[in-house]
Amino acid sequence: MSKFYVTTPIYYVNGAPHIGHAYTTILADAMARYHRTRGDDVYFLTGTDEHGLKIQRAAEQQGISPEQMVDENSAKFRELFEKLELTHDRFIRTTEDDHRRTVEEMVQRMTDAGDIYLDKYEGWYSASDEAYYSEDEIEDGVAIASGSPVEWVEEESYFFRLSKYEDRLLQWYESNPDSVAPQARKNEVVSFVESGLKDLSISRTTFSWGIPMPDDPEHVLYVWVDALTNYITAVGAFEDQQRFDRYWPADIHLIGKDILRFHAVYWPAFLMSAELPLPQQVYAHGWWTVEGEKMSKSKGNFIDAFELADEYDLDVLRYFMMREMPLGKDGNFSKARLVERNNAELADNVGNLVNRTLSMTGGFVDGEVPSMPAELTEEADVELRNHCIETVQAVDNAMKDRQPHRALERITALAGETNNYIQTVQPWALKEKPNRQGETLYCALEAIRYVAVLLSPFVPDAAARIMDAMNLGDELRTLDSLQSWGGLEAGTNVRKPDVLFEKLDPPSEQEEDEQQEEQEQTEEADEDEEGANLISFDQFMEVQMRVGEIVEANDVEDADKLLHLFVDVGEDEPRSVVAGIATTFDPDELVGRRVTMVTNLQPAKLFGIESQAMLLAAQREDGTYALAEYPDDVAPGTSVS
RNA sequence: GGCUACGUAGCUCAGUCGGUUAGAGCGAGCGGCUCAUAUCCGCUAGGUCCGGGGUUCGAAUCCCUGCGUAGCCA
Repeated sequence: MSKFYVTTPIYYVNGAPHIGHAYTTILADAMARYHRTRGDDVYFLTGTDEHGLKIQRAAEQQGISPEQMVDENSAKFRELFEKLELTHDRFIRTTEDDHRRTVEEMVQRMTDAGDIYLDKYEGWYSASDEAYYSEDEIEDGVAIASGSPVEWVEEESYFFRLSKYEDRLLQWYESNPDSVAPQARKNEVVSFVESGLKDLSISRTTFSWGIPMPDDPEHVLYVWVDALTNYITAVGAFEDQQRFDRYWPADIHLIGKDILRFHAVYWPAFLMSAELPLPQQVYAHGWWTVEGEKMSKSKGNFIDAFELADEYDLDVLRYFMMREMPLGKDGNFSKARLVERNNAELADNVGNLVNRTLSMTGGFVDGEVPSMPAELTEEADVELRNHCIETVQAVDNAMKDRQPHRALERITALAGETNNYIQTVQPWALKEKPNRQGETLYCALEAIRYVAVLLSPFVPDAAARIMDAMNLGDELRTLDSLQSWGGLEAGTNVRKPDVLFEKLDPPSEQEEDEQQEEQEQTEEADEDEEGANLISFDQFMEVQMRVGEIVEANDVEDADKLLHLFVDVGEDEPRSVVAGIATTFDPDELVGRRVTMVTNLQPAKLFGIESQAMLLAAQREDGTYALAEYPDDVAPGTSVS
């Protein structure tokens, strides 16, 4: 029996869980479940990272102890994972005792290896970012990247001799092609290490909420030695050798791409120093955008994970996340897309297949699984069986390649092939040939068993409902039972399950419009943030400007700032234009002047008068206006650009 | 600015070592079936494989270059 050890990052407990937390952990869950179905000895770890200055500060601000704060916040993650029905074997917390002991031992080993020394850290430090900046990363006393204030700090700190491991790391990447994935991320890591590694500061004296440095409790360990070590704590490092040997090294550390360097550079170096085996693979997955927009704190478009779990069926959510986003790439969380996939791939394809087949089984053969064809002679039967067998292999390959989206693609394709089979053999037209009718139903049912078993790691609830409806014993729910065709036993009583996948309404146009609007607003906000507020050339070209000759000008009754103009912009009729320049110009002095007009603006009504264009003018500091004018040899209607 | 990817149908993407007529799903149009959740099956339309140059008997694929997008670094 092989083993499979999968980890998620431990999540920092300074905020509410969002879609990203849900995604990583669901992904790990699907992998864990897949390997369990395969019969592997699986260990699936997730948890929370609970130390550090930010937590200490936040607790102080709320007037509670850090312990209380992390208890509350960590609980949110545990509740979420429970709500998502995840099957982790342990939810680890960095504040737990066995973790502290493991970290202490880890530091001891690194010290014994001569890799830890005391020195001074100097630099520009931002307390709110918990980060040091170099001279050229700051300006006017603030960090350019984050805008938070920095101060010059000299701090005693323990350092890890990261520089010593440069060559060994490069060698590891080279001789283990899968060590860091996807390939693009690995390139990044390699080029980072090749550019030279500096020793790493691993302790702080500026806060106390953390694991103290053994033998020097003035110092607490800074995040990485503490956090990363959780991966070995959970499998019994230094305490339960047998268990540790069983599960370590991890088969896959699933991480977000933001923490790649810590997992692909620091962590292996720590392990080398402590003389422990290195993980098989560090896999950096991508980010979700939301309706095409990056999620960010400033935009406030974070999707709260609890809301997500409330809004969608768990199976559908899992299916969508894993089907839509190839592992390692970014994906877009779009409601329209989710509905599309749910309706087309789950409801119409899989759901209806199960429904129609079990319905025929109920109606034609009293809900009893007919006997299997003694020998598969019909071409359609043979083909279907072959597809089933091939799909098992293809799914396994896809999972080995870390491509769950391909696995799902293959599984729904098998459901499609089974629909095709039914259409071809037409069991409903075989009333006169009960034998053949039974055979076709058997083949379809057995194919459905393949689909259900293969789907079970991804959509566990719906898959279980199919298998329950087919009255399958545990031994018929394993990948092993799919190795050879024909496991389904004749005579088993089957029934039609309730609707497996509810069809969803696509988002209405109104909803989409609202989303569109929100998007535009956030885009505008982005531009403001960047301060540039630049538009593209294409956007500029959308504005149509022409030279216009003012042919008539009148005051507007009851509006002392407005004038009603008629402007010749080279068309048959002059345009009616309302312009807010009455404080500067008398109507008489305007007639005959050639000015700049925007001619493709949406018409608007002002004081009951339709304005069909806009006149461009600059406002002086004293509030008066100056017109953008042209000499007489520029004809009305001439385009301005 | 340096490095690394990527750019293929309306949309999302596959395309192995350079090898027949560039594919799939969704969407669109047409036809068929009736067991079924208004489902299922079939057919059709839709391509400057980002532009330009080169290598080759042959290029979506390899090389150079330009443009665009993303990521990492400075």
